[in-house]
Amino acid sequence: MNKFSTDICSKPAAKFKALGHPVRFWIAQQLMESEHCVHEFVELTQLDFSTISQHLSALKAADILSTEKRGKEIYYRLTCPCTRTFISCVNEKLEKDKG
Amino acid sequence: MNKFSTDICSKPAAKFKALGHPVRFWIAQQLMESEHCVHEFVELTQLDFSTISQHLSALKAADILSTEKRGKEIYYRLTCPCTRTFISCVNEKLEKDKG
DNA sequence: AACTCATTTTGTTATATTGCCAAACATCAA
DNA sequence: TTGATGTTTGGCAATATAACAAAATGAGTT
Repeated sequence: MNKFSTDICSKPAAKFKALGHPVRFWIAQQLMESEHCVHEFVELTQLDFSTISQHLSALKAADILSTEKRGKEIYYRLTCPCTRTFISCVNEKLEKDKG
Repeated sequence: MNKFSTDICSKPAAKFKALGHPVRFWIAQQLMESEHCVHEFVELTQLDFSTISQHLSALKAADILSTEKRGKEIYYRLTCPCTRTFISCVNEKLEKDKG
């Protein structure tokens, strides 16, 4: 057991925090299958462009997402496969507990 | 792509949110190795007993932790192995990005 | 250069949450 | 009953938050 240190634990915790909001979780989940761009998220959430953009920024700041510009659009994707794995597991468990 | 629904996404997001605090992340991390009980966390964080207890409750409510009572003490452990896997991955990535 | 399109940033507001402690309460064992 | 181990409640101040609107950015096009 290590002594607790805010310095050390803040960064990793921030990654979880980033995914700890319904909209941001949903975004990450959509990106499990394939990359998408901002306006797609806007359509499916009915939220403001700027709101979605901020959620995406939060996820990017936490290094959950990466971006690539192609043509006029910016495509978002998951940075690390382990995110997908964990999301899958969380979903499976919730599904199991339901029934 | 599915339409966003707060109902559906709130529960899984709550799991992430639970781990989105430095102290709670640290607790989960300590439990990767082996189970522990409350007073151990109190010692190493210098936080109040009740504060730690509340953090533990939050993690338990999110089904991140399970408990078992043995003798006078209550032992906490990670509920699901996938949590350990994901934490490991997060830590490794942060370690890599540092250097 | 001017014009669009896609997205980001800024400003703001209101709301909700949060983390923490202290004190009271609960449980169990000896 | 006493002591040890946790939990719950009450309260508060601080912080964070999400969201929108509007302005700004940047890249590609004409």
